[in-house]
Order: sequence, then C-alpha cells, then structure tokens
Amino acid sequence: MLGRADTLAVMRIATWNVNSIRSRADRVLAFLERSGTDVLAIQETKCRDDQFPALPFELAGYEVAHVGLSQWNGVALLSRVGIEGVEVGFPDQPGFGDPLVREARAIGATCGGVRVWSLYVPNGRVLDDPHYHYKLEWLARLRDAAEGWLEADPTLQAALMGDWNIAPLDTDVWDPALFAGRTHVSPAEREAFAAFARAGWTEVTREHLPEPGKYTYWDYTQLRFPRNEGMRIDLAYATPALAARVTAVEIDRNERKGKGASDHVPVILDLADDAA
DNA sequence: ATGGTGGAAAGTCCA
Repeated sequence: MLGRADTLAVMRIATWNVNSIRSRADRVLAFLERSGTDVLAIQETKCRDDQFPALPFELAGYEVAHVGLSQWNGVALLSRVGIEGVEVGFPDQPGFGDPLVREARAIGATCGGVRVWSLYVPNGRVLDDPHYHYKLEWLARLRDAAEGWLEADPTLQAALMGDWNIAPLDTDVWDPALFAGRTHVSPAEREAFAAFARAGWTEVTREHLPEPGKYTYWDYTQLRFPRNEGMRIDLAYATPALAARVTAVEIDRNERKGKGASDHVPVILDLADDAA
C-alpha cells in the first residue's frame, strides 16, 4: 500500500506514463492525494498545451509545466514544491521526420531543489526501423547532456525519470524468449541505457527494488495484467547527491486495476531530508 | 467469430 514512507521521507517524487491526461485526470488527482506525491513527472499526455487540464491540479496545489505538440507524446511536471527554470527538451535533443520535429518527449524543471526531468524515450517499433535508430540517437544525446550536467556540478541533485522503453534485464520482461529479436531488450538499447551509469548516474529503482517480476507496464491485451505478464520500463536515474537521499522506491501496482487504468503505473521515490 | 485494448486530428496511427 502507499503511504509507507517513514518519518525521514520529506519529499516524494514520482513518474507515470498516463496514456492521455485528459482521460486520466481523475486517476492522477486521486493518486497524488493518496500517495502524497510532491512532484510528478508525466508522460504521454497526448494533448497540446492548450488542451491540458491544468485547473484541477492547480486547485489541488500543484503548479504545471507541460509540452505537447499534437495528440502524440507530451510530457509534463506537476509540483507543489515550486517549479523553476522550466526547460523544454534537452540540449541537442534529436528531431524526427521530414521536416525534422523535436518531439514533446522531455521537460525539466527544478522542484524543491531537485532538477527533475520527465522523459518519454522513443519506442523504436522494430529493430532497424528509422524509429529505432532515432531512439538510440536520442538516448546518446541525452547521455551527453546528463554527463555535462553532472560534470558542471558534481553536487547536483537531479533525476532522469520516465518511460525509457527499455527493459535493462531479462527479468524485466515476463518471457525473454518471446522478446528475442525485438526492441526494448536489444543489446544496443541496453548499452545505451547502461551508458548513463558510466557517466556517474545511478538507476535508483533497481537499487531499492532488485527483485524480478516488479513490472511497471502491462499491455492492455491478452490478459497481461491478471497474468502479471508485464515489463519494467519506467525507471529513474539519479545523480550521486540525489541517489544518496533515496530511502525507498515503490511501484503502485494497484493503479493498474479497475476500469480506466493506464497501461503503466506510477513509480515513486521517497527522499530523505537534504543533508547538504 | 480474424478479434483479442485503448487512446488519439475520425480514420487510421500509435503503443
């Protein structure tokens, strides 16, 4: 159940691919209320900025930053601990298509002293598809940016959280044999993911939830959720200074239940007091 | 039974 945070937890930051904010606003509000989440990184809002239902969140005490260009993609940050220095896209974020469009897949802001990025990594579709090469390039440029941020300030508290569309381990999919030759598990994608760790970042959900079968996504079809045939693709890299503050990580599996659920569930980080 | 889910420029794309 939620709300297990011990008394040391002074801030909760979470990530959630909501698969349309307009069809899920009530569920998001209910989640914020029961979990006590202070900062929520949202992916797949599936709307333009002028369509984002900001009012109910503002009435609940959250400030909103969103970027959405069309009915696809769309990322947002909700924060009740301030939202400063909003940045749409990361430096050298690749575009896609002709003409090149810098899709709405990354938004960052400083919330309660933590630089939080809401990320929606390109899906890739199938190996060798143009979307697959775009995905790898997108991850490489993000890694470069992340390395630069940490080099510029080794004490930086920052999180790269979202839907990475990568299952880093074989245990992050219910049937590795079924995924052979597909995206999300290819060596190139896993290498692109591992590169962030070599740049000094720590994937904190793994650190605190190392057990297999801790999925964050289940396809809507084929009774995937009741059978717990899921994938672990919603992850959070943290800088050393932030990773040191993470006391617990929780996957809100219950959020996948019932009518009107997203196919992803929230992943929550509990942060201890800032010792610095 | 040629679907099986669900969301989005509404017809078809996306995951």
